This record gives sequence, structure tokens and C-alpha cells, in this order.
Amino acid sequence: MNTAFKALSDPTRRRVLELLKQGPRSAGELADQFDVSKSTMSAHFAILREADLVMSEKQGKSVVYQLKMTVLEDALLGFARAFGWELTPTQTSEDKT
Amino acid sequence: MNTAFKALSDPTRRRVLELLKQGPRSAGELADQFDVSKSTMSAHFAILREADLVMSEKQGKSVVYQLKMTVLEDALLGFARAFGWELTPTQTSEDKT
DNA sequence: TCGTTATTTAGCCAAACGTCGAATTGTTGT
DNA sequence: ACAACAATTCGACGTTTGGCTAAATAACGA
Repeated sequence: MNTAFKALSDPTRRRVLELLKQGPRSAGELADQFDVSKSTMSAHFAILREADLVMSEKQGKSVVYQLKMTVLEDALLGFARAFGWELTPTQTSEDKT
Repeated sequence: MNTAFKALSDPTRRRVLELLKQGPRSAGELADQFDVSKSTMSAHFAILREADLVMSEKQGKSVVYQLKMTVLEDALLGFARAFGWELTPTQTSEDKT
């Protein structure tokens, strides 16, 4: 859970997760949305992977990333509950994993 | 909001906030709960202050810290909403500020 | 005014972070 | 086999972080 919070402490990585919320994206597609080098982005991906917040799958020449919603939820929830909050879903088209 | 996430990325600081959830505490009282020097703790407090997650008030020789619940809530909520979650209070003795 | 207590500031260090360009690995099409 | 493309790995760099000790500041009580 600490790795998750560390991962969330960077705005770039938070935005990556938000993009991934819409659905799976390749490393390149994601990187195109940011103003840093691909290798920098690759490092960010590694941190997100290490925190188990995303899954990666090689598809042809690309690597496709996918958000692990439940892991993100658990991390947030674990903290929120310590402060007397619950995390309830607002009606939205639900995503997988 | 980024300062808030940065502040939350350290486990010591998260635990400080949890302690503060129970009510106001002096710098010394808080520091006693941790295995690091008082000056190190003072640095953590400064980061929490900078992120506006806590208020500090000099009371005699002590400095009393208090959690700014609404600020914490807003930071968390802002992020959670991007993922289709709402932050709802579970029944608990409510705290101030 | 002194000495004690409480906290912060200053100065330092090692480790971690975010970034880059260059080199490397893996996959596809010719 | 080779060239083109996608992504990661590999140093290198400057900055930030978390930790320390020692010194400075602030408030009290005797």
C-alpha cells in the first residue's frame, strides 16, 4: 500500500491512471499525451507496475497497459476508512480488472 | 492538491494525520509516537503544514497541531471522483476543522 | 536573570527521484 | 537478412527527500 501511495504522489502517474480509466492504452499512446521522453514515461510505467496499479501485456510491437481498478480502490479505501470515509461508486460505465 | 498527495506519500506523515484524527496533539506528543528525532518530525510537520493538511497553534511552550479534515477530504475526493467514486462518511464521532 | 523544556532552523549526508540521450531488445514487413 | 518501429534498459545528471546532530529561538518557572 505504501508503494501505491508513492506511485500516486506524482502528477504524471496520476494522469496516466486517469487515461487508463477510459480503457487500455499502449505505452506509446500514453507517452504521446505527455511532454517528456519515452524513456521517462517508461520509468513511470515501471513504478505503476511495481505498485501493482497496472497490468502490462505485450501485443505485437506494443505493450498495452491496463488499470487495475480494484488495487487502486483498495489502496484508497484502506486510507479513507481510517478517516471514517467509505468509497462508493457513482453510477458510471464500469471498467474491468 | 499536488502538495497534498506528496505529503500523503510518506507513511510517517499519514500516521500523523491518523493520530490527529483523534484530536489535536502537540508536536512532542506526536513525535513520541515515532522512532525518529524531533527535528525530523518537525520537518514532517512543515510538509503537512505546507500542504495545508494541518493547522498549528502555539500554546505556551508547545505547538498544537490540528487536522484540517476538509482539506484532506477535498484532496482525496478530487482524485476519487476522477475514477467514479464518491467519498461518503461512515457513522463516526465527527471532528472539527 | 537563569535554567529547563519545547520546537524549529541550519548544515550536512546518503539514497531516491525525475529527467535525458544513447544503446538494446523484440517484433513486423519486405 | 535487414530495415523500421516500439518499448525498455543503461549510464549520467541535477534535485529532492528523509534522516541526523548541533545550534537557535521561544516560553515558562524559580
